[in-house]
Amino acid sequence: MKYSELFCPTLREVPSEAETASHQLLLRAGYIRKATAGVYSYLPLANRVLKKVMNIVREEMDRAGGQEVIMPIIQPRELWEQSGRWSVYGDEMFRLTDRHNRGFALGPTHEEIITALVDGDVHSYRDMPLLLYQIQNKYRDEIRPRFGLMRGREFIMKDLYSFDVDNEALEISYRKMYEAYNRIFQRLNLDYRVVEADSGAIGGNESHEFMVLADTGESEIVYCTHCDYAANVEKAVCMLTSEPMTEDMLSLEKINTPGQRTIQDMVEFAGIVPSQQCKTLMYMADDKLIAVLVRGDRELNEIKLKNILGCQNLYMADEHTVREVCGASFGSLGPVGMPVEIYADLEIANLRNFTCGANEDDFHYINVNPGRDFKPRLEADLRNAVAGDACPVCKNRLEMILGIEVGHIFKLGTKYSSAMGATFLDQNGQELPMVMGCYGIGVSRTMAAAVEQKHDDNGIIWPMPIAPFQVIVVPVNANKEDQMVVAEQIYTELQAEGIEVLLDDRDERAGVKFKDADLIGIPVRITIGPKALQDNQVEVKKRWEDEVNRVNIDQVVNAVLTIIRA
RNA sequence: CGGGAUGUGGCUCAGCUUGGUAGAGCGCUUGGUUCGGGACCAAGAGGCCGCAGGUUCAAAUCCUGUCAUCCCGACCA
Repeated sequence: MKYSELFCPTLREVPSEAETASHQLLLRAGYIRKATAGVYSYLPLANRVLKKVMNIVREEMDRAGGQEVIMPIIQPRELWEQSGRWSVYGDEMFRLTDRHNRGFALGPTHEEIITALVDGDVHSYRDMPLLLYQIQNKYRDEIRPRFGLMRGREFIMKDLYSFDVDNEALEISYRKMYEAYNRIFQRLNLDYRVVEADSGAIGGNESHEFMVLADTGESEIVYCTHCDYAANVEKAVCMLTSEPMTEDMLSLEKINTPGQRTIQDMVEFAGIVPSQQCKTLMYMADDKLIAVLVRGDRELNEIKLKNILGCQNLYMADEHTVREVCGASFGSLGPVGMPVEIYADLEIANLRNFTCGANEDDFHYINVNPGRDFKPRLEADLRNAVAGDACPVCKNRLEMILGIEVGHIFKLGTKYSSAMGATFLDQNGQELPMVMGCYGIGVSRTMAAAVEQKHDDNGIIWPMPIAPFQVIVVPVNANKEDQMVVAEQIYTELQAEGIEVLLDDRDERAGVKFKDADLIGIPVRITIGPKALQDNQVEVKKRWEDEVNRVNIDQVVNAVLTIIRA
C-alpha cells in the first residue's frame, strides 16, 4: 500500500476529549473517529488491526472445535422475558420499539438468542458437545462511556457458547477454551494474566478473566509472588493471618467526639490508627437492613457480601432509614447495641479494645471487644484483598497490579437452558437441560489494550502479529529518483515475500514521515537516504529500539524476515 | 442520576468580565524556495460563534431554556 493512497488522517495535536494513551493515540494516529459518545468508526488502519485480532481469535476458536455463526443484533423482547433478564438487565440495555409497538433489544450479549437457536434444533446427546461462536457488534448503554474504545457503547466482541450433556463434559469444553484463550493472548504478543474471577450477574460458578497488564487498567488484580495464584480483587480470598490480639480487655467507654465522622477524623482527633477502628456499613439485603463490619483500614467487598447473603438485591441503606433504626447518622454507627443483624469480617474477631461509633451522633465507644460487647450473626471473609496479604494457596506475599479485562470465560451451567427450556434426551431417554458455558473476548477493547500496553511518547508500538503493516519504507526525499527507485524495489520484493508493506511515497519532509511512522506504530522502518545509499545500503530500524542498522540493499528482505519471525 | 466544566473554521484555542456583527497557530489550496525528526515566504479558501427563545437600536459576549461533549461521583461513612 502506498501511503499517499491511504486514508489515515493523523493529528498533530491531542484532541481535547481524550485522556488515556490508547484513546489519544488511536485518534491522533488516524485509527478511529467518534460518531457519538462511546461509538466509533474504525478507519483503514484500525480495520487491519481488528481483522488480525479476529483472525487469530477465529483460528484458535476453530482449532478448539468452535463453529462460526452470525446471530442477530436486534433481539426480540420475548426471549429476554423468558430468561428473566428483560427486567433484570436494566438501563444498560438499548431497547427499541418497532412500528407495531413490539419491544426489542440491541444485543448486549447473546445467551438468549443462542439458547433459543439451539433449543430449536438440538434434541439429542448425540449432537453435543456443540461450540458456536460469532464475532460481532455488541451494545451496552454504559452509564459513562470512557477512554475511547476501552468502554464503548458499541463494541466488537467474540462470544462462544458451549452446550454439553453434563458438568463433566462442560469441564472439557471449559478447559479447551481456557487453553485456546491462552494461545490467543500469547499469539497477540501481549503481557497478560489469567485470574480467578467472580461470575457476576451472568450467573454460573467457575470463571476466569484474561487481563492485559497496563497501568491504566480498570481492574485490580492480586497475584502471588511465588505460585500461580492470581485473582481479581473482587474474588481474591483473604486469608486471616493476623493472630488474635491478646491484650487485656479494657472496660467499654463512651467518649464525646463532636463532628468526628470518618475513620480519618478519628485518626486525627483521637490518634487511633485505622486498623484499631471498626467501620460499620449499613446495607439493604432484599429489603432487610443489616450492619456489616470491616476493620477501619479495609474495604468491604460487596460481591463477597452478596454471595454470602445469597440475596438478589444488595445496596447501601439510605441515611434516613439508618437514622430511624439506629438513632444515629452514618459515621457514628457501631456494633454495640446495634438493633439489626451484624455481619463481620474475619479480622474483626481478632481485634481487642477497638474504637467504633456509638450509634449516637458525636459519640464513639473505645475499648470495644467482640464477643463481650456485641455478637455478629456471621463472621466471614468480606473485605477486599490488598498487596501484602497472604496467598490463599501458598501463604506467600500477594502483590497487586492493574489490568484491562479483555477476555472472560464462564461456566453457566443450566441457568439459561432451564429458564428457556433448552433440553435434550440422554442415552436413557431422559430429558435434561443442556449444560452451558460462555466465553467472550473484547476484540475492539483488545486493540485499545494493546496500545495502552505498548506505546511511547512518539506513538503506538504494535506487536508484530497485529500491526496494520509490518514494514514501512521511507524514502527520505520522494523527489530524488535514486531513492524512489530503491524504495519501490524493496517495497516490491517485500510484498513478494508476503510481507505487508507501507511505502511512504508522499512528498513530505523526512521529519513528517518519521513522525507519522512512529505515531501509527509500524514495527519495522526502512529508511532510504542519501548517505547510506552511497554505500548501497539502507537503514533498518525497529520501532521499539533506538538503534538504527545499516543493511546492504540486497540483504534487506532477509533482515526484515528475521525481525518479523523473531 | 448528582456535581463540575466546556461548546467559536478540520484540530488546538483566544475573544465573553466592560454588547458594536470574529481572531491566532496548526491543517487545507495555489505559486516559489527548501528537503534526514512535524520547514520558510507569498497569496487564498473555509465559521450565520451548539440550538431555540428573550433583553437591546445592536448579542459570540447579557438572561432563560434546551441539546451535546468531557471530567468527578453514584452510595466504603
